[in-house]
Amino acid sequence: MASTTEENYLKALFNLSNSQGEVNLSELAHSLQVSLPTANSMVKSLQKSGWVNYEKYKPLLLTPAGQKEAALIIRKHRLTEMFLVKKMGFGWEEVHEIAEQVEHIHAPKFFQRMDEMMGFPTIDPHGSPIPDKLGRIQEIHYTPLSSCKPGQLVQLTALTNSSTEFLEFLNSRKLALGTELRILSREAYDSSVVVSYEGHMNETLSEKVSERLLVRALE
Amino acid sequence: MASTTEENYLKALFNLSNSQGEVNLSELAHSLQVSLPTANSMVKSLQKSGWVNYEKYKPLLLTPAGQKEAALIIRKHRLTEMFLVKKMGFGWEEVHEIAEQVEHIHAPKFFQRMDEMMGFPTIDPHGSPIPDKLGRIQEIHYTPLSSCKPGQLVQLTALTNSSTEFLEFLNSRKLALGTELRILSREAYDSSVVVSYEGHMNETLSEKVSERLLVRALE
DNA sequence: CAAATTTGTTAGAATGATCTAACTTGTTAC
DNA sequence: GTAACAAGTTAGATCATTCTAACAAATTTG
Ligand SMILES: [Mn+2]
Ligand SMILES: [Mn+2]
Ligand SMILES: [Mn+2]
Ligand SMILES: [Mn+2]
Repeated sequence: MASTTEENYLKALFNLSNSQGEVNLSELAHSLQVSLPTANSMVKSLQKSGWVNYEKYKPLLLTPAGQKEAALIIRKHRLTEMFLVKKMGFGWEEVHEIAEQVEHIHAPKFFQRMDEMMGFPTIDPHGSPIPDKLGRIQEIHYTPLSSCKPGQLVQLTALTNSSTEFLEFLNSRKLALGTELRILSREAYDSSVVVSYEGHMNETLSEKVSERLLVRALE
Repeated sequence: MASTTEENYLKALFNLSNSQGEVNLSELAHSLQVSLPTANSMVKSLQKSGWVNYEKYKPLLLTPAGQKEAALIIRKHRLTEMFLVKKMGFGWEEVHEIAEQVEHIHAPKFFQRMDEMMGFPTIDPHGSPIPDKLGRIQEIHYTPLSSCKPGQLVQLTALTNSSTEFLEFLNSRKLALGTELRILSREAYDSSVVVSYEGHMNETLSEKVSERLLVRALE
């Protein structure tokens, strides 16, 4: 059984993997805030457990077993975040840190009950999909707000970044998942986008913000 | 900050301490299922952190700081158990193992919300008191059923043992906290007690059982 | 009280997770 | 295509947590 440390490595590998499923050691080390040799030695040990394919100087690859293991931890993380928001009244900006700890609890019944109480949700409070019990993830392809056309009506459905600071920024502008946005214009110079939505007639969103907002076209 | 391991040692020391607050190393080692040298070395390290008073060959003593630390972990444990029963529908026999893990989560807001959602309970699902936010425990003195007199009407209010097996035994007899029991007789030979309660006219409880049931006299 | 038993201690080792320093391999930029 | 730089590896150490084996102190028992 994976230790808490190993589980955090698996999760990081999963989240960092590119289209070919590859991860660089430095990205892994940076993401977990450990030194390169630390990450290197842990990767070797994950290989011994059959979760990572590792060859000297080559990019890291999760094995299918490693992918499943990671997805099941991410499942616990996202179920927890949703439970904290839907059943315990937390804000979406408060739940990640707590879920980071709760995800390591070994108690299938606990997460099963959360799931049941919420009616088996498929997305977390930030719009990310919740892997199923077998570790399968439904891939969703949303459009970044930054690549939408003026005039379009869209609905905010997910985020590419869920840092507390970003979520607090969205709170301050009353932007939440489900908010319907009309794209009024786009500034060519700095790629900022002007939108209107309930209670906000002329809100300017910087490129940094609009590329982190994933939307679904409504019209 | 205490590690999970240290927290479990503090909790064990707290729970094992006798009327003078003393604990023997062997009891500690046995209770945590570690060897004597392991417990010995951990106790020395807890002393360095200021949580234990330790002198060679003397019984162990928690310092006031250690007592508070322990009580606050026990608070998280018992709040969690109550939350699992009251808000998530678990049986009292299912919650200890989960709480044993959840108690180590560092997220004051999380336990604060549990507390609020339950209306600030003062006992856990097994009748044990929940320490307050300052680590103070309200001492309650209940009577074991084994020392009650025939004829008495009493109410089951707590347990001295909360093992899954014992709780499942109580479930099988439909005995729960709050159950009112009439003591019909007591067998001098083996100290067993015969009681009646809703749906059970003549239930014989062995000494082993009746000394683990804590009651409050109703008449 | 002395022997037997229980309880506690020390020494020495292993494992997991981490670090810094030094080195090697791979990649990028003239 | 070499020099500079980035990325990855190895060596060697530390700290936490655990163990077994050997020994010492304290307690119980006849
Ligand atoms: Mn999260
Ligand atoms: Mn985590
Ligand atoms: Mn418990
Ligand atoms: Mn615990």
